[in-house]
Amino acid sequence: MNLRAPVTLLDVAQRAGVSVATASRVLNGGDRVPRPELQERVRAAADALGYTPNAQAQALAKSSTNVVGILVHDIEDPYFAAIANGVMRAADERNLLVMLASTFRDAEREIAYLASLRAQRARAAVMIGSRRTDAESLARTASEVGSFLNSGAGLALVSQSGMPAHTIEPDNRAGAAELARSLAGLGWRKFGILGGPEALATARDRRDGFLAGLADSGLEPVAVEYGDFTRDGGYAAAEELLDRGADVDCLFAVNDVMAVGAMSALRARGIDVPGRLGVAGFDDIATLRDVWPGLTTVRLPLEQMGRRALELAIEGGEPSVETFKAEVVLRESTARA
Amino acid sequence: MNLRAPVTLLDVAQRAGVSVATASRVLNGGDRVPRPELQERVRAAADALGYTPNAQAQALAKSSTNVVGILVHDIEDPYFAAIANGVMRAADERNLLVMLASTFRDAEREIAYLASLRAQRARAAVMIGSRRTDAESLARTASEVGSFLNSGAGLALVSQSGMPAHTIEPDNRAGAAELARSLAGLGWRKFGILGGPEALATARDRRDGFLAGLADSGLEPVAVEYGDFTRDGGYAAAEELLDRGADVDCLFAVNDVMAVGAMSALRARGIDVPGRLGVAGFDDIATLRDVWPGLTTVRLPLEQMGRRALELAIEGGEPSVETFKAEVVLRESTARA
DNA sequence: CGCGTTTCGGGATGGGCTTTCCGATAAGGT
DNA sequence: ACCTTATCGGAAAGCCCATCCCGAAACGCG
Repeated sequence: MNLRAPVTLLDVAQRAGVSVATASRVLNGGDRVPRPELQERVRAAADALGYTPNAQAQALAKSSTNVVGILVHDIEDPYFAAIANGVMRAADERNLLVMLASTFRDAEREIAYLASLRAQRARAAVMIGSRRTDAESLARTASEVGSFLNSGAGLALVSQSGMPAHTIEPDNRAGAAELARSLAGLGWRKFGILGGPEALATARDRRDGFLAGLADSGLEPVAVEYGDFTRDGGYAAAEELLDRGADVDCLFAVNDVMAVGAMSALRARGIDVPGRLGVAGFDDIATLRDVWPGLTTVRLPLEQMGRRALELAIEGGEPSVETFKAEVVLRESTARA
Repeated sequence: MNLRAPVTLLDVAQRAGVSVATASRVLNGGDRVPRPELQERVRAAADALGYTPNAQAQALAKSSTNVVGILVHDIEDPYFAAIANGVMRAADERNLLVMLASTFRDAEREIAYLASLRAQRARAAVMIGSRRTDAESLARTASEVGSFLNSGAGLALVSQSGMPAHTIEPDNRAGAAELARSLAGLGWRKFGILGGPEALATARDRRDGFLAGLADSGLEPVAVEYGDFTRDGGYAAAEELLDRGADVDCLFAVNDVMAVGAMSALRARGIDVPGRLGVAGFDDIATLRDVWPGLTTVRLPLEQMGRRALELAIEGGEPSVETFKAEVVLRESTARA
């Protein structure tokens, strides 16, 4: 109502005829609660004046905030969006404010952002996304992670290990292995694998798990092709593999978006799925539930993982590792005639 | 390195043998720059100690922050993710930190969150998503918006009007009208419309635009069915419409996710698209690029819109309205045999 | 060589709030 | 009725930093 008048606690206190101490006690409901009558007066004054506490000042005074950070590679990627959503829901329940940043897969940005969070005295942070195994940036990240934890803030990582912080790990190997066995059980035999960047642990684990699952069934892949961890990466890898004339009957892409890209590549060439080629992915992204044929995949409880990550990050304590089970979901894209 | 030692600017100053004033001047590069030698010393001291400025204190001291807020209905919805992404990129370029919240379509949450941003003394905020026309919550939101602006922060709205703030408005009516004419041009005649909640301006505008476009072609819709603005809403509305036995040959859903839901409903009933029924959506969500048949839709420059929203929000100034043109994209889902 | 002027470092203040510590008052005990 | 305890409000000391302002030193010029 009043133009640009920063109402302070002092204003409220004066209007209510009490000291700032009392006003503060009333409004933040802290340790000691003043007499009801005073509470009344203070509260009345507060909203008569339209008082809004200055969160910065509060944070400074009690040297702690209610801000938590989330780092994702790319918020447009539904995989990250799903996990971030879980984190945000959990944060909302705890009345925490969320700072979110897309690192655009840039390690420098990631580090810089973590530093910003430290500067903000964030209470905790959740880092989502597969760690690249580039030794140098790994070391620098580890260092910043160290500083972050040292500052007293909590930290949890999703899908990345090797850092001295809480870790949420989807069971990529087991899930992929299970998928391989399921597909073999359906009768598929000649597998092509569309792998992600070798530097991404997640991509590697899923590939390795799949290989292990195939081995369990006495099989080995006909071809392996690598591409970006994205839709376009999947598209390109599938084309590449086809161009090489690989004799495959089923494709496994290490994540859903790649799988969907691959399906588009196949469609562009008039290759029927699953008639001539089966396709499977990993993650069970909700947004892709409606692609046709329905994508066989491995379901991860993404939102759950996000929730849990926040919990762990806030709790603090000794670094722990929690593994989330993955579950094979068979759909039309690998149905046998 | 040192455990839990909050190193302050004073520490740095002392170690460097200068005053805090000097240290501050060196480290934030402000107006006056101290002599090179001192700069050297200060900087050395700073990173020897692993100094991180306390953003809260800085904010308090200069009473301004580098935090901006984003409010979306649901970050998992790729529509919001795309716009938010644009905002975040623009923020990143300006070295601004982003606080993001999903309101889960709850007006109360939205208001509360806006208040939090105010408490944080956020420099600006971007609200994304269609305003509901419920008079009461509208009024309360307007009030909070007023307070927010009054606090000196900038604000921009995407896809919502009626607030005294900068507004980014996709040209829903024109786009939908154009789509209707295009579809009519292709030979479709008996249209069914899958509308969103009547309270959502965006949904209404698109429906009305489509109606207008049809009228231009001397047509009117055979049936109109309403559902949630979500995938499931589209699915349900399509089923409903079909159950009513409406004699349609083409479905227009007021957004892509609804359209995709509708396509799934059709598929479940063995209705061929576009053989027996054409389907069109709105937004041109990137993640849905790979659904098959490719979805005819109206493209919105979502990332652009997000970017621009942030710019406007930061610039401040008199409320303005910017309209972004929408562009019809014809794909296989409405191809005529 | 003296004066005015500019440059530059430091002391001190303030920004808004929380919290410790004190003193005062009311309640309780004998 | 007096002393002990608990109760409760207020004054003030921070929290960490930016910045205003002052004084001193360096510089320029006549």
